[in-house]
Amino acid sequence: MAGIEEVAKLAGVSTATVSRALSGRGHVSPTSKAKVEEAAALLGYVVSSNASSLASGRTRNIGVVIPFLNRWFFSSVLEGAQQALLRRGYDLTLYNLSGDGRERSSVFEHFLLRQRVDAVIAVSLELTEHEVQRLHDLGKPLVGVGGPIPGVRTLTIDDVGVARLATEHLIGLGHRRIAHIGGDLEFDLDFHLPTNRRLGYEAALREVGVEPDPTLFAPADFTIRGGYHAAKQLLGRPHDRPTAIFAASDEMAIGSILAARDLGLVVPRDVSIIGIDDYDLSDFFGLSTVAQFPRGQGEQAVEILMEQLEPGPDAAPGASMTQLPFELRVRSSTATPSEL
Amino acid sequence: MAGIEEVAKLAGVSTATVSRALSGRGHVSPTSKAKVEEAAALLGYVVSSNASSLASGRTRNIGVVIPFLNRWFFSSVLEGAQQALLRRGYDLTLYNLSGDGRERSSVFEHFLLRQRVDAVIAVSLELTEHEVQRLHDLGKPLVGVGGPIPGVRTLTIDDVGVARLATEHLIGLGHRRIAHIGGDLEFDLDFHLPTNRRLGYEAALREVGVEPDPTLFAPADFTIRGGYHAAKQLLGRPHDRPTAIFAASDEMAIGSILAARDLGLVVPRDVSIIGIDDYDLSDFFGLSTVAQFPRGQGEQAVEILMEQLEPGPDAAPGASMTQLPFELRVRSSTATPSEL
DNA sequence: GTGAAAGCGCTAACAT
DNA sequence: ATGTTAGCGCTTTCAC
Repeated sequence: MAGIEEVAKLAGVSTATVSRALSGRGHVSPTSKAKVEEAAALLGYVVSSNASSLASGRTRNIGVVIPFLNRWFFSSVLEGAQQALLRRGYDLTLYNLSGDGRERSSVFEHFLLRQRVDAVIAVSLELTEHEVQRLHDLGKPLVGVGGPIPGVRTLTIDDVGVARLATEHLIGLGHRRIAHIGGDLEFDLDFHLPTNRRLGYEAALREVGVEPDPTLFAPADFTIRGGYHAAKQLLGRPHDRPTAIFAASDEMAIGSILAARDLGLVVPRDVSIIGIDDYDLSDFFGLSTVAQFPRGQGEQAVEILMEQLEPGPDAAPGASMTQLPFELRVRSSTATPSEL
Repeated sequence: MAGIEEVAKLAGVSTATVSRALSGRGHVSPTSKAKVEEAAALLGYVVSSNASSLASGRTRNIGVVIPFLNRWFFSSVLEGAQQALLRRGYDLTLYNLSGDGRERSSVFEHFLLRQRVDAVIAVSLELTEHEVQRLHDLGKPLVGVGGPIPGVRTLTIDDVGVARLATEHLIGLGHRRIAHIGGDLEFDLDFHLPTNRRLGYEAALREVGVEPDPTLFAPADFTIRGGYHAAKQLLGRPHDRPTAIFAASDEMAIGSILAARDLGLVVPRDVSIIGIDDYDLSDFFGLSTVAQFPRGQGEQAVEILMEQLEPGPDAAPGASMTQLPFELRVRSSTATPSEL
């Protein structure tokens, strides 16, 4: 490995100039800059991130703490963040907390404190005050995606609004007996999304004078399998079968489509189904849904951090809670109820 | 942030002893060790990874280069590697190459060279000789998962054997007209798995005197959607419909199940279907499959690297190509053909 | 077993 | 715009 000194010698300048030319900080004449770049390329020189970090206090590395890797939302956020970081020359260090609680505490008590990251992105994680404090004390910016973290800038869709939109779509088609498959309590612990989506659903119903029927609510775990079982219960009842199901995620909605098929029901003739996400398979199943854009959320989280780490001239302050885009996508799983 | 000096002062020893006590390298009396640990805990001291890396040349960080994040196999490998690393106090820096080719070259020409990682795990990536050479020159150990990299220790299942086993299961049930959904050419570029699985399928057929029928092969892209379309072609033919399908992945097999249903065929009465992987939804769909264990592959990759980075007393050399476990799991998607 | 001190390879004052 | 130089916070000889 060539060092900065060799580059300096070859370029005929001092190490300071090499550092400045390569990092873009401080003024360097175009001539020396060109010479330095040529010398660096010739020698295959790459700054040692450790030496640079130690001297400058900046690591050009962002930590991402995330509870799952194998779920669409999470891997999409991660992908978006990774791509945005790579573009800016940043590394991404991953902390996946899918194991037990010990992992979580060791990450916060140990890993994040060893000065390896400049900032942290927490995905769908409700951090404790203590955890937030630790990072704050270190002066590490923190941004959340998908979960409200008190006192921290967080990116999240308007779950109430999204759910309301989905439900209103069904109502607009003429449905009134609309069931809801939401999250079970366990899921509500770490991010209140299930509760919020249920609230949006209920609000939309009340707006048209329908009192939400608690027997039309079924909890599940956000998977296809969970949605399948929940929908079987909802659709299997001999009387008063709902004419539509609003599932809080596309995976549960797809489970519902499969359950309907197994019960001999035709979607959307016998039952309309809508979800939230627009994930991989939604289009394949013709599922109507409200799309959200987790890749973009990951990218945006990076942009927010970059503004704080490397403030540009156009430093906009930014609210502490940003609303993200979502979009109704009507496909073939929703239609007017056939009784009408 | 407390520094090593403060810990030394509080413990009444020198910084050298603190370093030795905390890192476990070199001999320290139990007494001083205890004192150091107590002082460190009291001050909330955590070694600065940059200073430590710069001085020692070790980063305690592993780079993982991976082409996808949103697919079962890849996220599982990543999860396994992450967990194994966390346990050992290592960080994991992620390089996801899902974007275009520019990302790939910048990762290899830049990111991996800045001394941020001690070693690299390459998942399902066929590295060029040049890329391997770069890492080798830096003295960075490299291990592959899921793709054969010339000259590099690689973990991979015996794709030929797995495919043979799946096919033999169908043959054992009495099937002879067995179709195969494999990878298309594009997929074969980066890892020869599709070709190998096809070879295993053909070998199993020939063993019982059946010449593989090229019209019973359909290429797809390893997704549910792709498997669905491929299976429709295979099962839609009016004459000589295959009595069984062997898909090179569970996702394609599940697509086949859905296609069969849409054609009015009952699985396994009218057609048996088997896949490879045993992924998330396979059990839900009652899919017979040959399970592989990507989490374990990620963990094992870490173990191999650890042996090289921190050789223990029981340093086993290890072959340059390790065979991994796989296992037939018979569920309800395979049965004897009904003609018999 | 322990301490003193010389770096690890850069960056950022400060000086010019 | 560029050079000089003192650290960044730790690890590791080397000497005791």
